[in-house]
Amino acid sequence: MLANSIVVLDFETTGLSPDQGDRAIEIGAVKLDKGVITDRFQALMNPGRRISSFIEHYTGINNRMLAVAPTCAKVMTDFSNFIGSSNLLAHNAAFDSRFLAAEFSRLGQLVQGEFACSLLLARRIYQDAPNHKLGTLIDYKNIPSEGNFHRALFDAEMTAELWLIMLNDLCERYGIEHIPFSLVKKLARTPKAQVNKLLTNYAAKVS
DNA sequence: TGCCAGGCCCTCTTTAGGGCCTT
Repeated sequence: MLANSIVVLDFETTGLSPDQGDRAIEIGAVKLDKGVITDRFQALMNPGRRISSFIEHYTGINNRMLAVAPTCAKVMTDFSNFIGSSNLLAHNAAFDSRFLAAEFSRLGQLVQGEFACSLLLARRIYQDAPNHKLGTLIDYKNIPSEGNFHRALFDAEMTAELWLIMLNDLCERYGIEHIPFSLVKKLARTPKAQVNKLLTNYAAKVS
């Protein structure tokens, strides 16, 4: 289990690339303390433009909902206070970290916490899974899921549940009680063929 | 007018290409 708090987050956005002008339209997040969800954050935000019909269908978020939502600046300021200096986690963190950095940049802020990625970890430890999409992994691990995928808070909650199960699986597999955040980050950058060796060595060191 | 993401990771690789993930 993790000793320190970690914020698991998920963005819904107008598209795939903040560098191409895409903006966040919803942020959802849960805070994990010692393996337990202790807080939640969810907010729609008005990106100042209409979103495409594709995004409306993909997320279930429509232009009428966003027209009455607070601005990105307001929501992201609140979210900055929520995450503080916590470490961060997302499924395909490369995506969410780009949007978080872009929205924070508009506020003149920098992201403080370090990102871990549940997708990179899942690719290493669940190599038999049909694929490594969030929804597939939730089914693969038989995690109860009543809600709408592609909504930010639900995806963040599911990512958190998946994360805890991955850590638990690793602890059981290697006979260890705790996997520090720094080790998980290192694991996600380790070639698949060396993952077993890294964890075996760690288990021997802490036993 | 034409183009349009980016990072990871595998392989028929490294002087590259393409699938997987995220919206």
